Order: sequence, then structure tokens, then C-alpha cells
Amino acid sequence: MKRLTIGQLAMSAGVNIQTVRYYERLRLLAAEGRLPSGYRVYTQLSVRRLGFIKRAQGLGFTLKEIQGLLNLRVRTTARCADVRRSAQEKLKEVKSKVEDLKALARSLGRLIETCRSDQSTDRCSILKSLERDTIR
Amino acid sequence: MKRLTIGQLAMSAGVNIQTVRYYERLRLLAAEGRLPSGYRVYTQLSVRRLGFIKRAQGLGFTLKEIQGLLNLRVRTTARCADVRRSAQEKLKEVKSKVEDLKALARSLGRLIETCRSDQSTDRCSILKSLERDTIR
DNA sequence: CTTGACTCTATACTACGGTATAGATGGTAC
DNA sequence: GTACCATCTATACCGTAGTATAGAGTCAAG
Repeated sequence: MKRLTIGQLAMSAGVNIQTVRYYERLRLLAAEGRLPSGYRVYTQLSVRRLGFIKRAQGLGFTLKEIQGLLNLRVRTTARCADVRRSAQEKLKEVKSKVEDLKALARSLGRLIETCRSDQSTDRCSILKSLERDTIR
Repeated sequence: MKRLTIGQLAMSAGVNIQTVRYYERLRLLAAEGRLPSGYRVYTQLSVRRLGFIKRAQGLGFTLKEIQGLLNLRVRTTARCADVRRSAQEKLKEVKSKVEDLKALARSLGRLIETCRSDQSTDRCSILKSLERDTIR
């Protein structure tokens, strides 16, 4: 199996070398081994694991949560149901955030529509609306 | 208008007193004035402003971004058109954030659907999906 | 064999969004 | 008038997720 240095691994995932070492400190990503010089050695497994971490992070999981996911994978006794529950919780959060943002977008959209741009600030409907509790 | 102490204001929004002073340092929330003793004095306006900050924060805005939203209201020299433009920019941001989150929700939903909860972890599709590049 | 890029450890620093503490003073109820 | 709680300033600390730097050692090309 092809062996990689820390620099090559970092490159493969587009992260900083320090980030890889940081993940190692957090016990998220161990090197496969060390050269006599002390250089860390990685393999394709490391590339996949790092990829897993970055993708999960992109899905809104914190590093701590990712640790949990990775541990589930290691403990063969763990149930898929646990992982599923974790993802479902995340999904609920994300959906509610979407609704909140859509409400804000509607508010902003409404304000922009009613704003006549040729007026001075003291008659701007956006500002007037922001002064009241119209936003939510 | 009813006057509040910092403790009452903090209580009204369910935040820490230190948080209120922190927002003051960040120029997000100034006290209406001070008593001879130096105690900060707030009004219902402060309550609404703090409420606005917490709501916007709940919608995923950083404190810096919230500053921008609040400045729309504060800069009296600005022309209404400027305000409108700012609001439009913000709307664009919000909409794109919504799209990102919706994509994230779809990914999570797909993963949850294909995960059969009666399987052990080594066959869990959520983990498999994260391991390969199936997501996105 | 030297040069330059890479890696090592250790430590410090960053940004963000707070929270806690110390020591002093203020406000109020009894 | 004395408890006792609230508030004041200033400074330090927390967790999250990194990024930067110093000083030493390593590797590979010419």
C-alpha cells in the first residue's frame, strides 16, 4: 500500500499540516506508523479517514460528534440505530434552521419590496420596520 | 419609559450580564445612559435591540453580521437606496445559506433513509456514505 | 557535501462567543 | 446602620477549530 508523508496527506484533503497533527492530538486520526526519523507515515486508509472527517464536518457535525461517529464504527457492537439517531437529530436542527432563515428571507424580501429608494432615510420603510418588531 | 438595570435586561433576553457588557464592548448594544453611580440604564428599546441580536444569532448570523444589520438602522446619513442595497445583499446571503442547509438536509435525509436500523455498524450506510465520496 | 524543502516537537497565538473572578462601590430592606 | 445583593471595572479563563512560529533534525537533488 502506498505510503504518504503528512504533507501529502494534508494536500490530499486540502487541509493544513498543522490541522492533521491537531486531529491526531484529538485522537481523530492516528498515523499508521513512524519512520526511524520520527516522520509520520500514512496510507490510503488515512486519506479516507481524513476525508470522512472533512465530509462529516461539512455536514455540520462538530469534531466531537465526528469522534462519536468514528467510535461507533470501531466498536463492532454498536448499532446502526445509534448512527441513524445521531443523523436524525442533526437533520432536525438543520431543518429548523432552514425554516428560520426562510422566515428572515421573507421579512427582508417584504421590506425591500416596500422600500421606495428615492426617499431619505427617515422615511425608509426598511428602517421603520426594523425599528418595530416586524422581524422574526 | 420604564428603566431597567443590566440585570433586568439580561434576564429579559435570558442572557448573562457579562454577555450584555460584552455586546457593549463590541458596539452592538449601548446603554441608554448611566446613573450617577455609574450603573448602566436601559429601556424597552434596549430589550428589543437585544432581542433582535439574539434572534438574528439564532438564524446563524455572526455578531459582526448582526452589527451590519443594525447599522442599516443607525446610519442616518445613509440614503434609503443604500439601505435597500444592504438589505438585498443580506437577502442574497440568507438565500444562499438556505440553499446550503437544504442540500445538507437532503444528504442527511438520504443517509437516514437508506440506513436500515437493524444492521450492525459495519454495514451501516451512513458510515459507508461518509467513507466514500457518495455525499454531495 | 551542500542546499533547500520537508518534518519534528513545543509553544504561542488567532478568531469567535462568551463566562468567571477579584476587589470596590451602590442600593435597599429591615 | 448594617446585612446583602447588584453593579462597577479589569482581567483572566473557557471551548471550538484551527494557524503560526521557533529551533532542531531529515531527506533528496545536484
